[in-house]
Amino acid sequence: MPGPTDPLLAWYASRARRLPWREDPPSDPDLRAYRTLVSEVMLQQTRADTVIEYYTRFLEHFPTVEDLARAPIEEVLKQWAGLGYYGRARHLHAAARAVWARGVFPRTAAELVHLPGLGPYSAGAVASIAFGEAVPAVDGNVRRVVARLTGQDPAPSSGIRQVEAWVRSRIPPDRAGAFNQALMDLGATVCVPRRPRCADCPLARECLARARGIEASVPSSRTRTPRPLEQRVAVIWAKQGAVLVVERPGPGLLAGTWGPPDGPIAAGESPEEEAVRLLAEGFGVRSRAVERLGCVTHAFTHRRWAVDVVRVDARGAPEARGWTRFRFLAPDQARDEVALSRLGRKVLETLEPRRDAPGPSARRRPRPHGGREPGRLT
DNA sequence: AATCCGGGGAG
DNA sequence: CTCCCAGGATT
Repeated sequence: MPGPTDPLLAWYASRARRLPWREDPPSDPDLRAYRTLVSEVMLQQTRADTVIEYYTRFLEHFPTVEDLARAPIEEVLKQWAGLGYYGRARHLHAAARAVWARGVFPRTAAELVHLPGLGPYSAGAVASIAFGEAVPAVDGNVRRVVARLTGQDPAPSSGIRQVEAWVRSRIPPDRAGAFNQALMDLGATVCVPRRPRCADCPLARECLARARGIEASVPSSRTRTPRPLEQRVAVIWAKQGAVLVVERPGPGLLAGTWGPPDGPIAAGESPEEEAVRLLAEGFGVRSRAVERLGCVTHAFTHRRWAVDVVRVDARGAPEARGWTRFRFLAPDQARDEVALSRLGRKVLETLEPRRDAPGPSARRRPRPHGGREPGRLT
């Protein structure tokens, strides 16, 4: 007798997203698990479209769990640079080392969840996709899909458990991986947060939220706390075409990534004054502000930064004080040789605007206190 | 239970 | 622009 979720698997068979980590799963279970692990950690808090290029490049650099385990963390962060949540890269690296030391991949979700960086979702995803274990993998998509199917708004904490129980009771024992991925794909492409496309949904007939006309308002959205805007300054110190970039110390924001040095602007201070002070206190270097190159904004989870970029002139050799390491690199080199954060990239782009960027109006916004045209290296 | 971690897409 | 999305670790 057909189960109520058969239409879902039928839909998935024809409408599954084509994603690199789904192509040609290797017959070696450990290699299969490794690829799944990399993709699932990258997919935490990150959309599939964004992950694709990172995943492909990452596997070219680290084709096996051994390659990743033996690599220095700096190489791993370089491949991760721009993807965000850099703690994930450290955890993934540590997980690879744990698996490598162990000699074989943990085969069950109950064991996988003890690897660094793997929680209930990721452990369930790897176990079901790579090993076929019949366990739930409840991410934000699945949570939303099940909430609508059942017409129940999941509570913030206990809600996940109920969704997991629902999935567990319906998961086909021999199709666990496809079932979990089908739920996720449905949430990503059809059962989307706002204005779900119920006309395209294979489960619309059994959807209770749909029956009650509340599909657009379930699950309820959490109230978000506004993110404070912090004023900061970044310093461009160029010597013969090479720009000072520093490694941001951890733990904390952007730990382990690189970029031109930056710091807060104290109330009442100007970006130029703070830039000079930053070089003096952070690197023991006397400098003078030459020009303001622009202002870049960057949003984190709990705060936003407005970073004024100031080019300075200085002589002599810096000494790293508050920062762990520094180098002088041309912007192109910085992109290739260190883990340049997205913020660091934006700051460097005030110096060398992209040639293929749209017109001047769509680019850098000099904003409120007046900016200037981008400068050139001397 | 609350807070800390980036970045990007849709509207 | 503004809103909105999406797991795990830590305390």
